[in-house]
Amino acid sequence: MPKETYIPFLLELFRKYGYDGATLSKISKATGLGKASLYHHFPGGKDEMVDSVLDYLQQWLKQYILPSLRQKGDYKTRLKLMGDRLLELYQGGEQPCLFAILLLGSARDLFHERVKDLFLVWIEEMTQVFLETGMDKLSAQEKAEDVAIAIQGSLILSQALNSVLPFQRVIKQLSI
Amino acid sequence: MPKETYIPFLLELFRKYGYDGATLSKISKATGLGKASLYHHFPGGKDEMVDSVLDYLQQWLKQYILPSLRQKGDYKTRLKLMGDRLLELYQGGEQPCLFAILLLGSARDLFHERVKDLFLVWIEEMTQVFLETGMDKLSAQEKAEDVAIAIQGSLILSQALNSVLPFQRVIKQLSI
DNA sequence: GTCTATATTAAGATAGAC
DNA sequence: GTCTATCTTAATATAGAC
Repeated sequence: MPKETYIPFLLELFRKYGYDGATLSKISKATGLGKASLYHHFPGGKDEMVDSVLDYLQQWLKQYILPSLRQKGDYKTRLKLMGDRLLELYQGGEQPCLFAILLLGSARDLFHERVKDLFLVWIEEMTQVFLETGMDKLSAQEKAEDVAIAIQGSLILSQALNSVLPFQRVIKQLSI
Repeated sequence: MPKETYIPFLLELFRKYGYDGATLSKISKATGLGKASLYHHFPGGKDEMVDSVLDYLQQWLKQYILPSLRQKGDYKTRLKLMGDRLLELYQGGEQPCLFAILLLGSARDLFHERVKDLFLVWIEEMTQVFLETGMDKLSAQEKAEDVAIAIQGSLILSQALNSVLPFQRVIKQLSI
């Protein structure tokens, strides 16, 4: 099977166990591939697996998240569309954010630059949305950061409380 | 030396590397203790080390964070006092939150219950503050959760962007 | 309370057949 | 593209002397 087949499994495992916790044994069991086969698809080992998952998420961002912010309509409508996409991505708040996992884990240094860039692209796009409402540049950027903060924070709180309510409330309030 | 001596080192290491990444070798080097000595102080190994750090943070919460919310003054004054404490705890936004690290790492199941309780106590205390402004119960609780969300989210964003500005801005806005 | 030395296990990774 | 078998390293953990 082509290696793209295994990306969703890898995403699930890294989300569930983190970089260190997602061992090759777990990955082998989850994908049904032996360790040697995993190295055939990902010669760079786990690092390359994470990189491939980040490729996938980057693609997701460009294909689903950013376009939702470029739709016709006022800014609340567009944020609502983005919220719908984020509800999918995080399965309603059940799943944590892989970016946060990588930022807070032992492999931080390996992936920090990529994660930072993904945040910057996302925030820049939201900044444009707020700029079009007539805000000045700084306010628009802070507003965009506030959205990112609320989403990341609510995902953490949803994990902490074992409840999707914090995340879902934040998503709802995007369009209020 | 009594084992309390080593708690700050452990906190620093778990924050920096996460549960898996903070290996006994690193802990040994950072504390200056041999591995066997670490097991003398913490017979339960790393799990007990984390538990001891959580004891320390729970103590910190009860001794510094919660009392700041019970001071005289309006709610903004009290939130500002809490913000000052959080600036210390997270070193102005340089340091990530150990609770988030544990929630997103491989040892999630081991420590989830304790972390959840700490969040609940903190949020409950903030809810009381907002209740005293005349809010209804639900609004006060959501306001309290929003503060927790903003703090957690801004710590993530500060890590992502390698800038303390998101965290510091959130702390400032507590009293606005 | 700290050490040296060691046991045990599991991790990441590779060789080479099919 | 997948496998079995194996290598190497590093992790957690313990025994027993000082």
